[in-house]
Amino acid sequence: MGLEDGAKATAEEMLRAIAEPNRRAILQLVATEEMAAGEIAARFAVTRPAISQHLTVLRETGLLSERRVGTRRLYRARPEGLAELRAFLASMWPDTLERFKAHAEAVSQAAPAPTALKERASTENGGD
Amino acid sequence: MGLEDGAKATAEEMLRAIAEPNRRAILQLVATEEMAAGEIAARFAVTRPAISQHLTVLRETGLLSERRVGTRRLYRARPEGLAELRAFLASMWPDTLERFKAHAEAVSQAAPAPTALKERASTENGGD
DNA sequence: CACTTACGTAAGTGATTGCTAACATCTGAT
DNA sequence: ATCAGATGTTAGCAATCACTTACGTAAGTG
Repeated sequence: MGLEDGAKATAEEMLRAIAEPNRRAILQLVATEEMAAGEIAARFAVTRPAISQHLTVLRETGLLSERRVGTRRLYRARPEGLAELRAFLASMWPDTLERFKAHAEAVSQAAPAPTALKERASTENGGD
Repeated sequence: MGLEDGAKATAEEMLRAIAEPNRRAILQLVATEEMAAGEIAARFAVTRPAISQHLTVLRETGLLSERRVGTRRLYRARPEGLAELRAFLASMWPDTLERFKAHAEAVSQAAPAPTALKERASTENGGD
């Protein structure tokens, strides 16, 4: 109805996918080892079809890979998808923290020591 | 309603917040400098109340900070919230995935795993 | 072939979401 | 106090979501 989205929104689908608690739990469950759909569903309170739909969502967003063996379908987290997601977040906010610190320095030069800039390692982790 | 710098928002709320395209756009808009609510709304196709609600969501999740001056409310992205979100993602998927990826590439030929990766042999599988 | 196992798919439902329009609140100036 | 500007808040609605039940599909076994 409104304007068009413009973005194909692969990143958006990923974000919406991991915004679901059950889907995040699934991702963690198959993070290091592949697991059959039924076995995954057995560890949740919801029914198997619900898990199946979650698996479909995760697979279509590239966060999960599927492998068929016999009548089973083995799922496993796809590191590439997760890396893509983190890359998107990193590109969205390149170094906002650093810029904020620079800005804070600029406006706080009213009272504190004017001795250059001081290290501010007490903030939250700045890694990654 | 008291609202100070108290990030009591869960990671899920943050994820759901940034899953919204308009909210992500707002975050990018006020990433480096603060902006009034009306001015933010003026850059979107939706109405001001809609933007106001988005601002409330972002503020309550700790992704945005508010500052009142006169009749205006100036918003700005909160780097601490963004860092918290990225820290959550990092903790959710440790480097295990990257190591697994490298491992998968290594064994994609034929070489067996140097480390025992098979431990959870719940259902029988033709370990081929 | 029938029968079972394992899984996806379709249809329907209650809850949530994002939006708009109208109303309320707060601030500063006349 | 009265007015005007800027913003938050409420009520209501269409769309989406996550879930369940029932059915369909595919692979293995007798």
